[in-house]
Amino acid sequence: MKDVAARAGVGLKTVSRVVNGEPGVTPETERRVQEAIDALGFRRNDSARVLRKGRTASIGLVLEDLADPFYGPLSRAVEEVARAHGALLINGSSAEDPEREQELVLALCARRVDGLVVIPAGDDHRYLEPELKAGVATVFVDRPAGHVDADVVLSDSFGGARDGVAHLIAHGHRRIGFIGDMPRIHTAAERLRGYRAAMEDAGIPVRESWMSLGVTDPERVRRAAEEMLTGPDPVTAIFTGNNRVTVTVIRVLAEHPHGVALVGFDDIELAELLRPGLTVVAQDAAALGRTAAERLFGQLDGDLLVPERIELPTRLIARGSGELPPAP
Amino acid sequence: MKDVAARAGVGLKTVSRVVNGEPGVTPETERRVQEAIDALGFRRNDSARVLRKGRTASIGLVLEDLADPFYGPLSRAVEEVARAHGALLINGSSAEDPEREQELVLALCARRVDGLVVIPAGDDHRYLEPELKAGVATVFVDRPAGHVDADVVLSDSFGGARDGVAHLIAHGHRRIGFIGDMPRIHTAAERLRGYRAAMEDAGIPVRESWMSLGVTDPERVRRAAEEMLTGPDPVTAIFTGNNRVTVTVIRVLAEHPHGVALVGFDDIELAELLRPGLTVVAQDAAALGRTAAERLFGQLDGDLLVPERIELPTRLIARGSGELPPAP
DNA sequence: CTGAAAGCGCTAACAA
DNA sequence: TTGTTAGCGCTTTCAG
Repeated sequence: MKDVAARAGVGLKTVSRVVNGEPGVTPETERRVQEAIDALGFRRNDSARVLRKGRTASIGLVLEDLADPFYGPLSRAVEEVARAHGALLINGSSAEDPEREQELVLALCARRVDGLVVIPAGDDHRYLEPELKAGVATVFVDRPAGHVDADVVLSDSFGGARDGVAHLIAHGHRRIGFIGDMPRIHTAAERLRGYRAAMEDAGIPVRESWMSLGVTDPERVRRAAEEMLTGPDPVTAIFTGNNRVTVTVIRVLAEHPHGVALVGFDDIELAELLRPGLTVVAQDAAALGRTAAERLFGQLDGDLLVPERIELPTRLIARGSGELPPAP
Repeated sequence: MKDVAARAGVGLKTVSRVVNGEPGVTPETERRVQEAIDALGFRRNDSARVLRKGRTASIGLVLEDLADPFYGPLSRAVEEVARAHGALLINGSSAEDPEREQELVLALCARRVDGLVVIPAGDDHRYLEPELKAGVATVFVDRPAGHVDADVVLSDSFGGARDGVAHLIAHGHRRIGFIGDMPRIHTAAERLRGYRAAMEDAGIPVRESWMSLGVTDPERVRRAAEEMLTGPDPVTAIFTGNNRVTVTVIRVLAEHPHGVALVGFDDIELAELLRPGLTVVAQDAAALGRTAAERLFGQLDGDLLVPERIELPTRLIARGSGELPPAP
């Protein structure tokens, strides 16, 4: 910038004015400055600008895994809102590791992002307190924060799971299995609670062997499904707790001789073309991201100062697999 | 930091040393400084650090759409490599709009990212020349850059498409349709070229009505597929140019009475459970991202100074839809 | 309308 | 081992 000023034969501030489109510069002067800018290939250094102005016009998004088809659309939705507010998006995957989550969040804070959208991996976010006090806008999505008072945007995991399981019960099932993610994950616990509630509402006692929570890698899920299908009191239907689990269970059921009913949490592309079509409890990942990001910028604009908990509804989509009658 | 120094009763530089884990500080002093840091909830301002050091330890990734299942894994792979090098990832979606791509890239440069991974939307990247000269490491992925000399990492679109179409020909098809993305997109053009090459190798003259290039929104693709299937000289097989097109064509074929063969570029989750299973030419999105990111950090480390063009192989996976015989 | 000077928070270079 | 000084590139303030 100094070089530009020298070359154009003007003061530093004048260049700054031109670069930022501020008023108060003669067209003639502006032309000279612009010429120097082009000649020198100058581009403003935003780091310096940030240092001076305080705001970085960037927000951070910490999620579990960018490669998961659930988070892609969520991330894109956050990005679109950020873009509308002139901000860039920095994102990182926690890989469901609380330490890595904290590391990422703090790295983002060190860069002075204006705000943070976090899908928590851990369940204690007191490490964020200094940042919150320092004014970093923060919204938690998909799962609530632990031990801090902040905005949260969730899907109705409990209600969704309850409806899904009730749907299976309505189609005659009584021996229904539940396979979900690790119990420390809020959504997994809530969905299990929904399962229990639906069973209880129908007066069906639940067997321990019908429930399986744990990591969602294919081997574990496959084993869990097979045990439910072949053990004593074999299930005639399965409710799966998220898209990763659902995909694996679909594969297991494809190899299984009897028509086992299935309802999955989260929608899956091409679900309608499977045989049978996959019945799901769908949540709107994009809406989750959009809502969270809008709250975030609300905070930044000075409105929305009281932390709120927003719960988005889920939608049951019947496509066949959830309407299969119990096998004899 | 000044405050911390004051509170700990030490000089500024000593605090800097503690914060950065530099040697040359008495344990006792370090303890006092650490105490002050905790008490004040201090955290280093990386913007200032960047301003001083020149490097931001962040890289930018510009892609088409983070919500596309092809780009999620690619993005995650770039992130992992960045993480291994202690860098954060800023990413943005160009929505296949060259202007938006440029806008994003320049915004990233203004923030002085150390490097850039770009999946080009436009075909002229001369706007990047000043940045390249200024030392911003850059790697293009999935499509080559226009009019600038830089690293490129690609899949073998031409060879993959040629193999896929040859596969259909080997199964007896002669009237084969091609539906792809806009012709200005390099991968789309290359895949069309592969299609033509396979047809020519087999001595099959190609009809104009068998080829359709354009936006990949479902309506356009659906119309294109239906025209090929019902027009004069109806096709008995279709080759689709990317995952978005494939998904729509699968839906169209599901409604179609005759068994039309299909081979798609890009793999799709659960493709093996469709009826028939989907035959694809798979490319490895994660490998694409990983390779690109590794080249990027190679540039930053001072090796790998000569721009190179790396082409990754594709793999044909036969699952049924591509082995269907021509309908009578 | 324009410019000089101060300073954002940090680190490099040097001095004590 | 520790502290002082200068300055990264920009914006703010205030004077011309």
